[in-house]
Amino acid sequence: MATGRTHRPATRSRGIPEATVARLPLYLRALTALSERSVPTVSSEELAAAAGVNSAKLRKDFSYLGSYGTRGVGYDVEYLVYQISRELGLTQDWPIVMVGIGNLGAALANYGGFASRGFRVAALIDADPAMSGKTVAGMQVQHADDLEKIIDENGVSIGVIATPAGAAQQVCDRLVAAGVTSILNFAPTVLSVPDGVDVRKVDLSIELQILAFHEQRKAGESAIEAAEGAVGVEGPAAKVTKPTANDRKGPDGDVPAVMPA
Amino acid sequence: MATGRTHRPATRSRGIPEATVARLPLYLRALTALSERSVPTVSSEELAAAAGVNSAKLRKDFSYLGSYGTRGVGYDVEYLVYQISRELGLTQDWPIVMVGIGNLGAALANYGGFASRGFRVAALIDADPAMSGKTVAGMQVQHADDLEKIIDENGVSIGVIATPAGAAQQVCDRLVAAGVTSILNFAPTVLSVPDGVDVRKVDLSIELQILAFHEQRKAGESAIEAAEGAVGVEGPAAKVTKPTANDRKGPDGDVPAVMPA
DNA sequence: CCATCTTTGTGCACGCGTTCACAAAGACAT
DNA sequence: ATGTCTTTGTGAACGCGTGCACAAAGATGG
Repeated sequence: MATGRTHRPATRSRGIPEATVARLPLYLRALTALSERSVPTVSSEELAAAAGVNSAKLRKDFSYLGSYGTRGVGYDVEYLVYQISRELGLTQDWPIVMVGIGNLGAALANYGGFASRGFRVAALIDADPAMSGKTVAGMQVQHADDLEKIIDENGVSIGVIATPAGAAQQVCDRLVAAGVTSILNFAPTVLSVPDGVDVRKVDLSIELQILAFHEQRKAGESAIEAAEGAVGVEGPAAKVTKPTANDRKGPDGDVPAVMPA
Repeated sequence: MATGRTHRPATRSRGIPEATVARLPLYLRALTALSERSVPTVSSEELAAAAGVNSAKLRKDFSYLGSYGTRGVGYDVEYLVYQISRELGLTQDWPIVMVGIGNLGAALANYGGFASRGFRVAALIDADPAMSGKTVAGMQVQHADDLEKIIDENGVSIGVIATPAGAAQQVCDRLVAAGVTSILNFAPTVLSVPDGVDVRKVDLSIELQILAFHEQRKAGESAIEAAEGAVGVEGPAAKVTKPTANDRKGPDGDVPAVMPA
């Protein structure tokens, strides 16, 4: 296995736990809202409520950054906004490229949440020649042929992939080869990247499936004896015509143990 | 007769860890791809590689579902597809409503990943009267006034919120009041919901900020690394270097104690 | 200056998730 | 049938994240 172990190595050499890093943007958003309302200070309790977390967790998170609070008073909002922004690296400008300007890509390009915080869409890239030159979100879409040049000229280190699944790995490889070291992947596929490259993925379908699981569980609790798998899915499910229930006792709706040959 | 498969459900199906549930869709996708290529069986090692996880983790995940593998052979692809689909509740139809048909909402409506797995977009809803009646993704957008009626008539229990942040909580409240018990939130805000309602959030801005953090760290470390010697970079084959990230002490002398008045 | 009150920062314990390592189970060849 | 080989399923150890509970720190009032 040459390219085997490529998952995020949990590089936590700088003491801040990954879970904390993931919450910092949440705190930052709540703090920004307070700042816009000119609130001078905020207690861990108030801020935690605004961010939807436990106050002890919030205090511990902040403790990784340093002692920025004042006992008996709370945290200075402006100061904390600055500290978190700096810690997250948002005090600098991050040019990003977006590859794959389909429905989703175009929506992302129009999404204001990017530009609002240090991120700047440097280029929109698509492989379809018909897209080249079209204007999306006020920018001209460029052809994928120029990907390497665009990344180099703009000093891009963060790429967003919104292509179909089939093209994602190829695009990813080119991005990485061109110098991109962080990738936000919207394509429903697992990307493999070399060490040192971070990948985060956003998968709409997966989120829905997780919700469906819990939804089913909730439904099953109220009506245990309700219908089982009504009509099956394709293929194998249809084969399960006769239960021939072996053992598998399933008070909660467990099903036939029909192992296809 | 009996094929001698006397597997015991040692663990209750209730007890599936959340982390495992979150990975099931990943396995399902990999298995579906194998199924389409008519691959009959797959080992935990192969499937784990395809899903981008550790093989031991995959086996443990599957063990929560039951003993569906055959030692010495692996897992029957079709059978496993069915079992995971059933566990996730994808063998039934899930009507969903999408509220907020802006750029993002429209893109989501067009996204094929929903319909592909048991999810059916029952209605597109927007508060803007100018949107009502417009056709998006082959459906007519309906006005928010009819939200409760739509949910009731279609038996919707899953809602997707893609409104601006300011409207999200209000929409959420109405969805919940109308009977929705699972919400996928794309609005950059913290939703508060009563017990029994599941909320998952997808926040594009947050994902980018997390990437920026790691990106900044990489940029800062490469400078230190150059002067100090390789740290954290994976060695050739043997573990020559001893991580022991215990002795990290303040190389963080860059904290300007500028407390704004 | 002292007492009191508020809120932070954190030591500690606990539970969950991950990973290792191996015995058990079954396929397959002889 | 017996032995060998492959792969699963899982016990156990470990590390991370979370939340409790409290001492320390500083503000505030008298």
